[in-house]
Amino acid sequence: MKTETRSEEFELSGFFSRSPLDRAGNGSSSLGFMDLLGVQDLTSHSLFDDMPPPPMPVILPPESSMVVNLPVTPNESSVSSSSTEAPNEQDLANGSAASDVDTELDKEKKEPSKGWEKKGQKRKREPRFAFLTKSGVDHLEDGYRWRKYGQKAVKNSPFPRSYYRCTTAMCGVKKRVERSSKDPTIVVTTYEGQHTHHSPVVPRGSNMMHRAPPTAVHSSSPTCRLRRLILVSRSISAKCHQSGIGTLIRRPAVPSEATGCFRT
DNA sequence: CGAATTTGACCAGCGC
DNA sequence: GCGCTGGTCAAATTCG
Repeated sequence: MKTETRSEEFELSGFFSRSPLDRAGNGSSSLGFMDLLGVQDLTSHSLFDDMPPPPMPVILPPESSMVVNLPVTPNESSVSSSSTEAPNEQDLANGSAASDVDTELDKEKKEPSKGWEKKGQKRKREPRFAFLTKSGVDHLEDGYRWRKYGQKAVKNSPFPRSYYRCTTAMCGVKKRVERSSKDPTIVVTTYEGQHTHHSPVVPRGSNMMHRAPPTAVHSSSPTCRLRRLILVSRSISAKCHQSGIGTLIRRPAVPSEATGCFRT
């Protein structure tokens, strides 16, 4: 039930913007994930300005991608400490949500966890963000180095889910990678946590040295960026939820396809 | 040879 | 209490 609820969220949010490159019908160039998410050319864009750690795959010819925040469902909150539960709209309005996030992040800094509290205590879960990418490869190169620590079969899906951890010391960021059972071309990458290092490392054997580091990464502290993104994305999600529609985010590159929502 | 991946076992939470 | 599931661990294996 937990899984079904979550995957349903993905389906509701499942819209894919078309990258300029894709619109041009060229899939051979190494257009990065950041390009797809609009981070590089959207440094002045309010929504993507504060994107969490920069996913920027360069391997594939990704056709499209989008980011959604994972709403904290009742199931989610049941396994999270109360301080990590999603704030309501009222909280967002009076700013208490920000302090909650701040508190949680500060706590994480003081006691970097393995994601689980000691025996007998509830597990602690950090805010998560899911990136939907239409891609031919499962593990999208995002500039960070990841170590795979597990793989599980996914219920109701022929595709396994892979678990990765950032290999940088003291950085407890994790991500899950799985394919949509309904559309195998869609890769769902869920990031959990916040990188404690600013500069993405260069993957071995890659030619990413020529890539300029994402502006957003260096523009403010990770904590600040995460908090702002949470507020923005949650607000959008909540508003769309209120009206019974899924979240839709499109790049503003094409004026006629500006940000909006779609009915599910 | 060190690092990364694979994979089965294990644990905790949840529903019944 | 039991079974199911998600998530993690760690030994074995593979890779560069």
